[in-house]
Amino acid sequence: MTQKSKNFIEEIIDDDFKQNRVDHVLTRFPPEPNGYLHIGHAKSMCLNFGTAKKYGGQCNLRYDDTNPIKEDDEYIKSIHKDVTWLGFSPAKVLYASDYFEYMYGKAMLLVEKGLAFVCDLDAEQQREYRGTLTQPGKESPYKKRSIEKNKKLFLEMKQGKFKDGEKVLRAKIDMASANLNMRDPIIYRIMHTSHHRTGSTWCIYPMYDFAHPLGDAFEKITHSICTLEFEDHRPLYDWVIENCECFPAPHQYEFARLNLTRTIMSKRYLKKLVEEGIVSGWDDPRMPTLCGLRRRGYTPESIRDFCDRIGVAKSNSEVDIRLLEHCVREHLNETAMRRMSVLEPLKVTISNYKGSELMQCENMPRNEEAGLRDVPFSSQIYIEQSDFMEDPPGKFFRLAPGKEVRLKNAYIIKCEKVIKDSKGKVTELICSYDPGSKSGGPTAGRKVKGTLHWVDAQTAVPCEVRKYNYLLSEQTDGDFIDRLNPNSVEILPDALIEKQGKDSKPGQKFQFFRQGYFNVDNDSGDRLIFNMIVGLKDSFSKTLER
RNA sequence: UGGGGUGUAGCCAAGCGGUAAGGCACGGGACUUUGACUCCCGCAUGCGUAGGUUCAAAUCCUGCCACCCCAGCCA
Repeated sequence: MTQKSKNFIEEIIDDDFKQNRVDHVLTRFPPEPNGYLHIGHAKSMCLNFGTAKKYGGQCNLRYDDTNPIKEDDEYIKSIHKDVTWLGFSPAKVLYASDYFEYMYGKAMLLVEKGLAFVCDLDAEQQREYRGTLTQPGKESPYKKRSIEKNKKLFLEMKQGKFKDGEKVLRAKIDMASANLNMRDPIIYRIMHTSHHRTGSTWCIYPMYDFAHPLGDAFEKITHSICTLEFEDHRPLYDWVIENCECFPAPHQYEFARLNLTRTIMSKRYLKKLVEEGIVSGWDDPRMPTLCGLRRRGYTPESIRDFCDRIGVAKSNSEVDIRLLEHCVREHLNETAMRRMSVLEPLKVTISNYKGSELMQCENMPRNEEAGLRDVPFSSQIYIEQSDFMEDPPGKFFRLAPGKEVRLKNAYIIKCEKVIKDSKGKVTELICSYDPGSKSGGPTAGRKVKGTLHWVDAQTAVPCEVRKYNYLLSEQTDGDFIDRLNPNSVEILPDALIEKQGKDSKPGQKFQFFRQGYFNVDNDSGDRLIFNMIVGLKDSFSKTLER
């Protein structure tokens, strides 16, 4: 079989080994703890953890907590849980805030080398002095301050002698650079804000562009992989590494972030959905967050497989969400136990059947080791309302007056009579069965056009099914709240599952015939709650449309 | 009209001078105690575009076009 081709990051690493630039691989996954991880982060994790593992190296989990006003412990807990759930083990769990002292020292080194200065310009002035995309910026009048003066002022910044915004520390690079990031970027700002880990120890905090390369250097990261929008920052990354005298130098590589069709991926919007109560929380099953997908029934394996299949490149792209859905279906099809359930019950009485018996059903087709289970059967059963039509179109393979159909793992039945209520709604079917048509029986070989799933009325267990057709959708250009698909949640409180389902444990996966794959969410007494993952393709409805 | 990136099928994506991998989606067929699953078959004379170099170009060169990112004391 042809081996999966290498992505461009792997080719870079191969080359690094070949040229003796590295003798091992150490990467890092650096989320800012200001929100929950989503499927886009999964791609980053698969890349960072996955690449390191391929080369026998390791990957650190580093919380990029350099801006205390946006960050919170709640997020750190959730991130740790999600990373673990996805199946990754960080070599170390670290915090950018652990390096504040180190970073301060490096900043002071820049000051002493005459490569950084304290600037008194306020935010608005900074913007004016920065210039525009087409025009160079102007030098700050404070750029000429002496090294001694800068050392004193930077120390005083640290000591809390100034108010927020009063002063910043800037790198001396080039105000005329075509790359705006190089126009004497701010590397430290004053924030009299309590940090979730360092408390009030610091009132100055490093900017991302300064903190990130130093964090990488401190951890001796070999390959620092980030998303495309940081390409313009790479020259600054390298400038910091060189001028702060960090060896060996880490290097930054960029890849395209994940976009999914019909899916909101912006952390800002996801946060708004949660805060405004439009969804029940970060783990609402409609959310593209990892905890949302988890609740929805996705398996870690399927998400990792998805990330593997979409590849890693530098072109902006939008992956069809159906590929993600394909990945869960494929994994669940291999691992899920088979059960029968009826979402919208229609009672069927088999008039000539007496007593009851146990039907032998496979737990997992194509997996002999999974064995068999016994399913109760009697004269009273339920089938799906949609599996009966009084006046069916030509290609309807299911039950209709006078027609025969096979009950999965049981007998062939024939619809003899239809009972309706006063409004004309079908409430019950009276059927007859063929006693020899059970598996092994004399007429078992008879071919009938349809096979239906069913549950025994006496023993069936009620369950609640939550059906999620779509993630938060992004198909209109109106206000983002309108992008919620109104049909995305369906509660079906009448649903019934065959008795054996009662032994289900949270996290256990099932495939229910024709209805889709389910994951047991929690088990509250007799009432089981399932999350439906992805509906099976129902070509029946397509047939009717033609 | 500055700089940095990217253009291969409906959607991803390999390809690195020798004649367009693979997956998803889609279409057709076989099988089936579900129409699912599984299994077959089909799906770019074409690689943003126009030229050039070459026996040979998606791959090299030149021009043009389109889209994305950058003017936070966010990351």
